[in-house]
Amino acid sequence: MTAQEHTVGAIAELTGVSVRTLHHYDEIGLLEPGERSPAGYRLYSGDDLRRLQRILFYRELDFDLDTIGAILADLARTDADRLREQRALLAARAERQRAMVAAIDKELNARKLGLSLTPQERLEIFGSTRLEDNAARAEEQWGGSELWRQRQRRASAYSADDWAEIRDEQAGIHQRLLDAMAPGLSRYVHDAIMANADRSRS
Amino acid sequence: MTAQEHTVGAIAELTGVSVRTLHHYDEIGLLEPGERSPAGYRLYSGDDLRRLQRILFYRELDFDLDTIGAILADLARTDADRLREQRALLAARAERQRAMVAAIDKELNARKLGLSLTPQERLEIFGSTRLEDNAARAEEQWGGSELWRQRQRRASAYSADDWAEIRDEQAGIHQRLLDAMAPGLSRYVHDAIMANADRSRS
DNA sequence: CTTGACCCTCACGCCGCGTCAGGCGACACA
DNA sequence: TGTGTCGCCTGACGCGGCGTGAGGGTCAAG
Repeated sequence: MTAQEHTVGAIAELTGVSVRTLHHYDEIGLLEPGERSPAGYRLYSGDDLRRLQRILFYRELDFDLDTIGAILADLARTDADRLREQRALLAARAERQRAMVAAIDKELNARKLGLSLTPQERLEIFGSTRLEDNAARAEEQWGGSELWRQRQRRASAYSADDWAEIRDEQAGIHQRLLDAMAPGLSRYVHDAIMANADRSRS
Repeated sequence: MTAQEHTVGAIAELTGVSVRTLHHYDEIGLLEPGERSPAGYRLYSGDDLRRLQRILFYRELDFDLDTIGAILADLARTDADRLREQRALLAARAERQRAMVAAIDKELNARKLGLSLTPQERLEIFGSTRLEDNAARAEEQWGGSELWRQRQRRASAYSADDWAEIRDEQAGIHQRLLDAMAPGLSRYVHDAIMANADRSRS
């Protein structure tokens, strides 16, 4: 007996994706059904289904479909390799979400104390990375500039002190941000930021 | 003295969003600058900036822009309500992912008992939790950044070919992954990993 | 032989911007 | 006073990952 074949609808129901999505994956060659019925119906094999599940896994991790295709096409990579990589990715995502939950908790807690977090603090919790990322963004835009080369020289010799310096620099950015929003406001926010920097440093 | 006004570029630099994004938010009425200069320049006030930060806060939590607009306009529902909702959502996701991690660990363990793993792989498994913890921490710092999302979600910046390149070099997969996510940071991550390894060894 | 559920292939629409293109405004320096 | 070099403006098109019809075949049950 041959392997079981399933129609789009069946696959859709099994996996929770839409029929349109399966059509789409077929169109872009990401998941082509092993067979077609005489009438042109897509018929997915068990292997196809397994492939779909791997696709969905990576999709959940926010990879774009092209990249997913590349990942799945990599024959060199063993199953164990893939599993370990998946584990790392998952763990990282879970950790990040845990951190966001924690941040929300912190905010809720603060509100309970009547000390509702300011937007500035929210930025610190959720967005400090974004600020640091300015540097990365800057690299793309100003990759050739003097300033950047200067930074890069520092970066190539990273020591703990260098990182502290960068962090302080970042705190400076925070300060400018605060000043922009309301000159002279909320010194305690600044303190909080510095305290956080200290904690990260240790 | 009047409240300070900032041009698009200033706001962009302060918050890390692109000028185009600010234009877009203006177009759709999500964030309209309080004023325009005689020449038509957008001038953002401190209030505008604060509104933008709230927008970014919710965007970080994956609300679509329409919804964010509604949230900001909704005076009745408190922020705390929404935060609690979002908290539940995030917690659920994180839980699901922890479960997946556990499942993968289980499978890896099974394989370890089998014969398929090389000595090096076994070493990786034993030492992996620490290492991946670091990767997770790194992603916690950088994962929320614009760049990350650009790389992960919006495809063209990081193509399938790039990925092929990465995967072709089998050593240091995690580091390369991180490098891909945030160029120039790998060194820091590497240092952190090595430092951690040293500590574990002693 | 009909009915209704399912399948097919176009093909346009949507979101959240990125990315030119073409042109004006502001300011520094000659 | 001209001349750069910025940064700002307004269109307008493009893209990824599909949703959502329209218009029409297919297949099993009644």
